[in-house]
Amino acid sequence: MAEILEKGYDPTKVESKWYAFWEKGGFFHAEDESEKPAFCMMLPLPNVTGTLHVGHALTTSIQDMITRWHRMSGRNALWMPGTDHAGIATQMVVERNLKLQQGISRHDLGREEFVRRVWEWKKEKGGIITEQERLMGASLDWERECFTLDESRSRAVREAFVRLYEEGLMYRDNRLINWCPSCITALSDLEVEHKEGVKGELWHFAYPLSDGSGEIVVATTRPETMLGDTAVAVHPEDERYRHLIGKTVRHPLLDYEFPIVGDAELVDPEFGTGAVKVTPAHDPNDFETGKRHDLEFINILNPDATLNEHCGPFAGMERFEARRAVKAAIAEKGLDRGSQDYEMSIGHCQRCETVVEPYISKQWFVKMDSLAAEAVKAVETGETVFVPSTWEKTFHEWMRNIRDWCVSRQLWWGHRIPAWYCDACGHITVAREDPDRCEKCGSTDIRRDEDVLDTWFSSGLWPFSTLGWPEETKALKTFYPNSVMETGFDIIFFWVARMMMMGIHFLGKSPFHTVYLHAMVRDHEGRKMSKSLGNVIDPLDLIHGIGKEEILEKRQKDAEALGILPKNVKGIVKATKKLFPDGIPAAGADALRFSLISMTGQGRDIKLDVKRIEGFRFFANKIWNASRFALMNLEDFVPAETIDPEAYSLADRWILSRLKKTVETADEGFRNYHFDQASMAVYHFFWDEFCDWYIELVKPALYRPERPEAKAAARHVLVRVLDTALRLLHPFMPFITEEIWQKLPKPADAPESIMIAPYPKAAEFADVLDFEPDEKKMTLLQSVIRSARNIRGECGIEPGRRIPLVVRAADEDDSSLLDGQRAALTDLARLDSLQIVANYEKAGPAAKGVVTGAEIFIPLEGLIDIAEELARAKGQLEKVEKELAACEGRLSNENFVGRAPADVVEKERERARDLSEKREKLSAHLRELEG
RNA sequence: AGGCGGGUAGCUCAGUGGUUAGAGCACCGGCCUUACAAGCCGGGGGUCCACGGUUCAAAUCCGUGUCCGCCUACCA
Repeated sequence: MAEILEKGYDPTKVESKWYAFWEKGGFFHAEDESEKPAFCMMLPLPNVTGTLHVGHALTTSIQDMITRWHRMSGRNALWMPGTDHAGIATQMVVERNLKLQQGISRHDLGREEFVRRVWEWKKEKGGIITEQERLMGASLDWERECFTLDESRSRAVREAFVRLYEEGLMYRDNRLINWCPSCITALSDLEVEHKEGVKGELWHFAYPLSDGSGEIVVATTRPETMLGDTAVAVHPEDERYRHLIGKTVRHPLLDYEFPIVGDAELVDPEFGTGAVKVTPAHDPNDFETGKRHDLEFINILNPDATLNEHCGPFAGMERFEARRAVKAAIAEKGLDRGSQDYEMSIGHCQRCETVVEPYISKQWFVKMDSLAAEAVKAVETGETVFVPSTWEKTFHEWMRNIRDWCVSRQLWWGHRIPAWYCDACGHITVAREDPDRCEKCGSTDIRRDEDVLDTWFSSGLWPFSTLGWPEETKALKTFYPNSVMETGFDIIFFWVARMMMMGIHFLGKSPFHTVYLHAMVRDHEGRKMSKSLGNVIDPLDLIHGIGKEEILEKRQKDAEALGILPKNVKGIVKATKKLFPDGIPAAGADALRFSLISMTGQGRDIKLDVKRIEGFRFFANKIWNASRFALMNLEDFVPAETIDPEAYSLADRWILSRLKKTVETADEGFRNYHFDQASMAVYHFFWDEFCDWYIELVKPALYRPERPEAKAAARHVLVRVLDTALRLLHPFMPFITEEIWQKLPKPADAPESIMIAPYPKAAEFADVLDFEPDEKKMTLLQSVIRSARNIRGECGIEPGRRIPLVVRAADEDDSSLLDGQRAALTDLARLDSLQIVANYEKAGPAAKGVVTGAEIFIPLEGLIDIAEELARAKGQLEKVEKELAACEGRLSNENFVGRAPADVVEKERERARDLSEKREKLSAHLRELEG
């Protein structure tokens, strides 16, 4: 006995209900460590940094969808949550808050207290993530995961560090690195964002030669660095300067001399004056030059980028202030040689946007060449493939040019570097367990490295550190490597590449077979979602909806919690008000998922428009209502084992044939990671074919059947199509499909949940293989109905008014076909009389429609104005004539007829015949109307 | 500087050689027709960035240019 769905679909109610059921039923916790799953992926849960946005919802949706598809397709499939540590962003938020609310820095608090506060902050934020994950269909006890992983994860990090050190791949060196003076830490190359087109000036000034014989003019965009200059370089073959090589110049502000050197590598004689000031301690090129010429390295900066004691009178100045001061001092000495506007790119800290400085300091590095080579090999051999494959090129590009990775950070929150320094002998002890003495000289006077590791170092271990590595755990054996890694392409280098390098290095296998990279979710203007722009959309707001007042309040609170400056908070609120003047309507998790997935086909950006999600919210509603219709008509329905194919109507056969094709398309879409195609195929099948045509066509058979078998067959097909469609839709819209599917009449041995019901496959449709010709028959029926509706619409006949219709079919078969569809024609075109004739003896003027295979007539009497009909028919004739002309043009082209494939030519001929027939009929019709 | 992606309806995007280029939203006209007005029926709207080439046939393939976006990069 079918249970009827209630009127009005409420996603919130449905979604929370089924989430609870799945969790209780243990459907999410299928991890069986004894058996290697056919498909497995791990879900990286977002770090708790507050950067919660639709991108996370996209990742979760895709991941959950893929897993559901696999599982329904009979594969043992699962995905597991795995959290990583929050990195630099977390502590920056805490640090900003400290500064803003208490006016203190982390250094005022001390390491221990600061770390404690970061931890507190993380705990507080945990709840948000949990709810989001749940609604996207995820499964986990997030907090349990987050707070128990710390110890084991740390162990893995330490093991990895020590091994790399022992293998000589982890080393410590004094080098020029990227330094953020605001975060007061080193950064890796990837953490520096180069902003292009920054306006600046190229400033020229002169160094006087020591012997007083003249001067040499150099150019710079960073005047203050001249305080650390230790050479001037010229091209060795440059006639202008060759004679100066070997001479010295005198520093005009600080009292020292340095040489003029010849360096073909550094100097481009065409650029500027052809002479380059060399600041080995503050410029990467100059650093190399300094090493080549054995120059002095003078560090002029303190860690906070104020000038240090090497700068004489400028000591203590802030760097940009010093820039002005240096220029003024040089001008005063009469050495200023003017400047020109200059555009350049300047490196900024990815997190705080401060201009980074090249800075000499001692840091830990990971040697990349061998690790990178292995990862490249994995991709070349196909051990790991990228989807879409275009990313492989990008991946290789980066891997080939990779430089050693600076992994130490002068921060406090993170995995601390396991290295101890001995002051007595200078030896470095790197160990798995905390040592109490120097391993070389035995001195107990050792101190641990203060620094922590780059977040991405531990993240790079994620695919196996979450599984218990370095222990040979069962989980590790079972679940490593994963099937698919699903993430955004923005972290392909940060994360994906590093996971691959680390995984291959430590476990000998790439951590996943497939890397599926999805597009980035951006706002409706295509901007990156960013808290400082106020355009971040919280997926929960899309799911539950949010009022216009609430959203402003929420944004303000969020911004404040993140330590954003008050004036910027104001801007965020303003932007929010403009973007969401009416708040956001509730769409439900199903609609959100469906829209995100349907947009995955887009190249690199998904411009998220709330309007689009609303469209899919309507789709969910459509599913609900269509199901309501079906269930209302399935009372007392007992699923029959078999149905006599003779009992099927044209509509039945047609919809089954269409359904079969949709199943094939969906299957293909899933296999090829074309989720947009799969989802849209089902969408159009459901709405355009099932709802708009089949349901309308089946009504006569249900309400006033001519034969009982027809009704039985119709109900059988109705339930079959709906059941199949729901299973097709389930990976895209898990909640609503479960709710409806549960109420469907099913055999007693049906699975407990749709999520373990089989995913539809073409083999289910062996019985409808020969239904395909019915699609063509259906096309005739549809075009007759459309044509009648078109005439009604264009001639302004009220939809409620029933009209007479005469149809003249092209041949006997079509005629009897249409005769068998009287009920459908009468209902869908709203007729009061229907004549199907071989020859129409008109009693008076009639409106006429011409379709392939039939002519239809609506007697004008009292319905249509002759002038209107004349205009309408003329328009149609024009269209047909235009097409015919193009068609005949092609056919009269010898080259086309001679060279195009025979079937294409034949098609064209057929079309020409059809069109000229139409033209004849329409012209005759016009003549009649006119005459 | 190099690499990559894109330019299709008012907006957001599908469409990798073959009828008349599609969808959603927006728009216009008409309907509360017993699943659904969160809906139904009908309609208007495009020089597929530009130019050139290949081809019987180009939005689609090739070349050049142009605009936009992203990524990578040590030009003072």
